Amino acid sequence: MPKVADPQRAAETEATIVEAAKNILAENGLEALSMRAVGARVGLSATALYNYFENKQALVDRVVARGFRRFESYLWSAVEGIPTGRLERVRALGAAYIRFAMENEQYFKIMFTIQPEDPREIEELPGQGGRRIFRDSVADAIAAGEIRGADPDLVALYLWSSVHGLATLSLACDFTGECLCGDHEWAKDGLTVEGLYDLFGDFLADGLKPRDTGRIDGAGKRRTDGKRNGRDAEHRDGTG
Amino acid sequence: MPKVADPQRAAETEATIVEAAKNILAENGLEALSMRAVGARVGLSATALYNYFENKQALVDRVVARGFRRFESYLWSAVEGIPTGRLERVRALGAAYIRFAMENEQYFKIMFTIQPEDPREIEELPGQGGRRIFRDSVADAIAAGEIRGADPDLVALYLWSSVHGLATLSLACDFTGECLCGDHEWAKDGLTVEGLYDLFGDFLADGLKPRDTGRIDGAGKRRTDGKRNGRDAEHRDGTG
DNA sequence: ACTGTTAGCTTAACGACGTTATCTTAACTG
DNA sequence: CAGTTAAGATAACGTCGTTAAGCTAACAGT
Repeated sequence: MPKVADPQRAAETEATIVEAAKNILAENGLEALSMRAVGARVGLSATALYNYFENKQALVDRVVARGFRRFESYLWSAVEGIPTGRLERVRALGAAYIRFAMENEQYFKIMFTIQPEDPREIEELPGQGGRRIFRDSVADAIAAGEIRGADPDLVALYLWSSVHGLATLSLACDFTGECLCGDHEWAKDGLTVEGLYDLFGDFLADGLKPRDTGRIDGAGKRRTDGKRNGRDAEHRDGTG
Repeated sequence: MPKVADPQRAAETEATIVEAAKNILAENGLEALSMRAVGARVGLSATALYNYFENKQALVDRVVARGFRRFESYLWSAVEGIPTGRLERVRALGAAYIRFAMENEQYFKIMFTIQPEDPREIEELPGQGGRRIFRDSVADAIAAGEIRGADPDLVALYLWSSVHGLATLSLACDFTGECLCGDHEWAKDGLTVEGLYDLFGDFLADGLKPRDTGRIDGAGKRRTDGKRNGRDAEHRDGTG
C-alpha cells in the first residue's frame, strides 16, 4: 500500500514537497526542517510524505540536488555575457560563487555538509556541476593564453577550492569586522566578502599568470617541505 | 540546588565530560553525540550533566573550543622546526592544516559548522588561533622578502581560506578519484589531498611572489568585472 | 446497484532526543 | 543524633523520525 501509483501525480507532489522543504530551510534553518513541518506546509500529515520519499534523508537529498541545479544555473547566468577565454570570466565565476553562498546561506551549507547516503540517487556528486563550469572557463582561458599552461582540471579545482574556502569561512566566522579587528586600509569602509574576493583575485590571478619557464603539470610531484612523510606530530587523538 | 559547589571539582568533572563528548564525536559522529550517551560514558545520568553545562549547546561549544586549542598546537608543532621568514614555513602550515582536517574529520567539521550561540563563551572566534599563526608566519616571510609586500592580515586570510577550502571540499566530496574521473598525469598514482595541496602550493606561491611593480594593499578596491553591483541574476529564491 | 479492491491518506504509537521538575542519597554540620 | 545540603537519579513533557494499523473515497466486476 505504500508508494504512489500514478508516476505523473507522484512527480508533481514530490516537487511540491521538495519546494516546501527548501522554503522551510531557507526561512528557518535546518533545525526547523522536520517531517511534520514539511507535511503541515503542504497540507499533509508527516507520515504521508513517506509515500513519496523513503525517509527524511531522501527528501533532504532531493533538496540538495535542487540546490546544486540552481547553483549551476546561477553561475552560468552570471558569466554568460562575458566572452570565453577571458580571465575576467573566471574571476566573475568566483564572484558569483561567493554571492550564491551569501544569498542562499542555509542552502549552501547543507549542500556541502549533508552527504547523501546513496550518492547515486543524486544526479551528480556535490559540486560537480559548479566544477564543470569552472573547468570549461579555465580551459578556455588557458587556450587563450590568459592562464598559464597547466592542467585545466587541476587549475579549476584549485580555483574552486580557493573560492569555496572563502565562502565557507565567511559563513562560519563572519570575519568581516570581528576576526580582523585591526583597522586596515582595505577594510576601512565596510569589509564585504565580495570585496575580499576582489582583493584575493589579484593573488589568484598572479599565481596563474602565464610564465616563460614552461608548463607545470605536476608530473614531478614536487616536495616542498623536506619531510612530507613521517607525520611529524603524531597527534593521533588518543585521549588528550 | 543545581550548579556545583566546589569549583575545583567542577572543573575536573567538566573536563571529563568534554573529553567523553569529543571521544563519542570522533568515534561515532555528531548524530551519536547525545546527552544520554555522554552521561553513560562518564557514569552519570544525562540530567546530571546539566549541573555542569547549561545545555547541550554549551557542552558542544566547549568541545569546539578544545578542538581549536588542539588545532593551534598542532599547527605550531608542525612548523616549529622551520626557520621563520621562510616561505617553506608558510607552505608547511598549510600542509598541517590539511592534515589536521583529515585526521580529525568529525572534529574539524563541527569546529567550522557549529557556531556558538554566545560567542564570548568560547575563548576566541573559530579559527582565530589558527589564523594568528598564519599571520605571523606570513608577516615574517614578507619581512624576509619571500612574499610580496602586501598586508600580512590580508595575505594570511587569503592563504587560510584557500587551504580551508581544500580541506572542507575534500571532506564533503572526496574528489580524490570520484569527482576527477579523468586520468591525469598528477592523479595517476593515488591522488591524496596532501598531494593536491603540494600542487596547489605552486599556484599559491607564485601568486604571492615578490614583484617589482611595488606593493599592492588594495587601497583602490579594484573592480575586475565591469558590473559588480546590479545583481545580475535576481535569484532571490522566490519559489521556484 | 451492490460488493470488493485499493490508492492515499490519517491516527496511534514506539523509541530516542533535549530538557525540567521532583525526589533520593550520602556527606557534612550543629 | 537531627538537619542541612550538595550531587545525583527518576519521572515526565514535548518533539523528533519512523512504523503499523485503520479509515475513506473512487473505481471494478457481476
